[in-house]
Amino acid sequence: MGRPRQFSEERAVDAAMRVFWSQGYEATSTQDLCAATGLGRSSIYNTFRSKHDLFTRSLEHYFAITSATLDEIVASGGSASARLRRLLDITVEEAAGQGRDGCFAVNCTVELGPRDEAVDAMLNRERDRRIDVLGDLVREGQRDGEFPGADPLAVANYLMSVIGGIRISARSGAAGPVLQGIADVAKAAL
Amino acid sequence: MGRPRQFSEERAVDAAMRVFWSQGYEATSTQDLCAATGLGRSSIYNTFRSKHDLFTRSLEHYFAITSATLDEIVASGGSASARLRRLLDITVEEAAGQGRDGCFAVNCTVELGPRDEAVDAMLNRERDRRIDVLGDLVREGQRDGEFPGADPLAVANYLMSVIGGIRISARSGAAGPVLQGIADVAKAAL
DNA sequence: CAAGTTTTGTACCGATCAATCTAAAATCTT
DNA sequence: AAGATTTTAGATTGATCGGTACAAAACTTG
Repeated sequence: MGRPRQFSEERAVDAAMRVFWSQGYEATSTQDLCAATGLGRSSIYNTFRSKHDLFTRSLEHYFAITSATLDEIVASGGSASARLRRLLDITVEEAAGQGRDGCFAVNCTVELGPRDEAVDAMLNRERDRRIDVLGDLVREGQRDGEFPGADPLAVANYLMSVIGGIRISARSGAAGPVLQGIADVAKAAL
Repeated sequence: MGRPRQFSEERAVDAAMRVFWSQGYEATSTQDLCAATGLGRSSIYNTFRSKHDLFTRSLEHYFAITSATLDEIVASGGSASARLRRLLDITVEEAAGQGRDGCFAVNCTVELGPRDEAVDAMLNRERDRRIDVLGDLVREGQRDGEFPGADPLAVANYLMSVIGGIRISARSGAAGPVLQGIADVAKAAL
């Protein structure tokens, strides 16, 4: 009896991520995970240690996907402030396209951050990483005369907050134009 | 056997609200609610129809408390933009004081908004009410020459987003000074 | 094609979930 | 103080939770 892995582990993690993302951790049962991945209980528990382990892998997977987007924007052309504005526009675009799922990281922060050490550590690490990247971009702009007198870290935290706020608005059902309006006002502070 | 209500219904709702606020809906068991309210199962189910009913009452209670704060700020003195800046400062102050609990409404939006119609309707109603109040304040400022050329609704949505973002940052563990920095940058857009 | 290895479906585990029931205890009314 | 009424505590319900055990099924390797 037996055969080498018949399913893609990454595909399973991706499917699990979408369920956790949309429903949250507690509200997602192992049954839901079986249905979403198309796998049986045994296969899941044979591949992943626990529901929690599958969850942290899902979150890692999410970070891997979304980090790429941020890095691309930061590495793209134009002035620093132009790139930050573009970051906001792309955030709006993505949020509008994902309907009411919002942001997986934000959802995790709200649901699990305060009571799950492992998840909290992952979220903090990723947030710090992004704050670093954004802060560096602000400093780069300041060398070109942009953001005069601003505290780079404060601007970075502001951007993370606005992005989080936009994604909450999306999860609360706001339509694309509303989100774009928020982003446009937010740009005035840059 | 029997006696008229020995406990304050409002006190029970208030205690329940704090547990739901801190732990979320799914992660809060009826045991937790008994412990927090100091009541027995029977008393809770005799007074409230269900866990869900107690939850919606908790959310109503939260709205009643927090609406007062917003109304006070809007009704206070100074220019419209000064009042909006004060709104941000008070948001920071409260968020910093409440540790990692964040905002109950934001937590509910993330956890239950997309999959609980009753909660979603309550959240939407309250948000629309606040958008109205903030939009009116912006229009009032525009009559005095403030916020030239701005869309009052967009500014109101921006403020709600920033406030939400600040509260998420608070739930993710950000300290008071960080939150204040966010608010200060956000003011530049007003 | 057959031996060997892994995956799979399914039944099952104790624990816990929200919610109910019942009867005793506590208060109010008279 | 006695009777009526309501609240209380505690046991219990069926359902579902995450996780495991086991044996049949499926695939790889020789």
